[in-house]
Amino acid sequence: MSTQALQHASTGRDSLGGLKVDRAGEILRDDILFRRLSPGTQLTEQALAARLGCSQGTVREALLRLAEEGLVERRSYRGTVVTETTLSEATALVRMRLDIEAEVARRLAQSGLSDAAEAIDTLLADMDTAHDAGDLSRCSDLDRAFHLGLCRAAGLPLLCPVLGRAALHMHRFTLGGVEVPRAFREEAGVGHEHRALLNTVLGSAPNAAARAMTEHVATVLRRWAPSLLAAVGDQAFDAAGAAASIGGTEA
Amino acid sequence: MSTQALQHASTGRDSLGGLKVDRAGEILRDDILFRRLSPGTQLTEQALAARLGCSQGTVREALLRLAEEGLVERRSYRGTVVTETTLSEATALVRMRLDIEAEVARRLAQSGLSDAAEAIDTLLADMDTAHDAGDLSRCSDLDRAFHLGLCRAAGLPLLCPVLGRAALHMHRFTLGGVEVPRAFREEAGVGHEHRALLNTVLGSAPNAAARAMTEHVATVLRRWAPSLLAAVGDQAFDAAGAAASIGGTEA
DNA sequence: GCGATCATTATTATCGATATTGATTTTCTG
DNA sequence: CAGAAAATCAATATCGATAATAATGATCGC
Repeated sequence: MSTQALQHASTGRDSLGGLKVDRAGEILRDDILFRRLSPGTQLTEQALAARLGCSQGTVREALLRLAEEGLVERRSYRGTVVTETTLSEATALVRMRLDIEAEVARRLAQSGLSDAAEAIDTLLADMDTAHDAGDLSRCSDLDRAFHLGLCRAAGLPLLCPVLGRAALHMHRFTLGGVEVPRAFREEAGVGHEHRALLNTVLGSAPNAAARAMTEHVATVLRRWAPSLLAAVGDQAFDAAGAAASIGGTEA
Repeated sequence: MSTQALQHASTGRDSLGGLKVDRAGEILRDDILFRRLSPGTQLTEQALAARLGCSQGTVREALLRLAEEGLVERRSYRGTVVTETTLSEATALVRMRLDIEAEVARRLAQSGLSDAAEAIDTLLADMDTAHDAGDLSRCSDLDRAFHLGLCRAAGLPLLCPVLGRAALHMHRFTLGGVEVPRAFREEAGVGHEHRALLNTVLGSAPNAAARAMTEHVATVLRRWAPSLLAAVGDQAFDAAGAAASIGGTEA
């Protein structure tokens, strides 16, 4: 587990807003994603508070959020445990993600980024920085933020929570897995790759954009978690690339 | 707004587990669903604490949860406001719900309720009780619990958060609306209606089951929020009833 | 010896007080 | 009088201590 303590606000690496509870949540989320805390581990609020250098209540709030994300399970008066991940759950989430991302791509192909362009650019720049610094954890954060940003820009804010959850658990599977050597993993998922994806999506017809997006997901999985890619199955990618299925037509 | 205070645990109407934070959350959720707290209302933790008879921290946790559900928006250091609802958002959520519920029905038609049958029965019985007692709020809770239970029983636990959110906001629209006189509303959504639905779903072929389910949603909307039904559009119901679109094949 | 009942323990859940923050208003200074 | 700096204010965010809870182990009557 990471052993850093929470400085008092303002100096935390990310979350420049500097709420202790956010920073605590990030550290714990990271520990779970990278399997420094493995499924089944018992967490006690007091112990975490001591480790993170904050009070029990702050830890508590962070755990509450992690529970909503599905990374831990809280049992009243009896502690918190890190949830298990199963291949079949991850598979289902990836399929859901494909459906959503395909629809996002289709919409972006038609209406463009509009006023989200600048924010997305910033994200991509940060991604380059994080990659240069070898900060895989931050790359993961930014990757999720990127895809969520696209989803919002595509006028599907209501799907963001779903997409976020899917992406989070997919990262949990890929980052925590042991299928791919660490050094190689650090080469992946960088800014320029996402920039290329974005250009393709914005410059193609809707269905071509959808295919580019699903191909992006496939590429990532092929590189980081081949077994998950196999479990998802090719036909899920094809289906998602083919026709609209989600939520109709409005913003 | 409801003015009840939190007794100390154990005596709360529902949530027999009796955590104050749960009870506080229920009261606030109810106030928002029934529009006793209208969109845009500013909430302050201290004031709510005084009203609910608990401490600021407890209110805080409850608000945190409501924020995850999308009923309020929290702004760091600057208070919490009740979110706005728009017809277009509700429309999108209903469409999403139709897709999910149709898939749930299809699966239940094939594999049955398995071991969830007993729990579902209990829910339906509670629904009758609540209806006889004229407790519309509890009927709403139980209705959501029923549909979530089916979703889980159908082997789609990962869609539960999505479905829950969709159902919640749909209830917000119907319960808070003024399209239908109160007395009439209280006649709706009762246990025997859900029992009939369940029997039809379990005793039909997959696609017929899906149509029965979407028709159920349509009926509810027709009765409680005709304008929302119109905004969703018939073709969304037909499409959801037609072919599987969600998440593939696994549990 | 044996089951029921009562302490013990580990942990969460709640509280009341204090620190921090962002916005607003006031005060100073040129 | 305008504009910056300082004081104030209304809120959240955090803390440390205490109460409530569920599980476990000890005790007692028989």
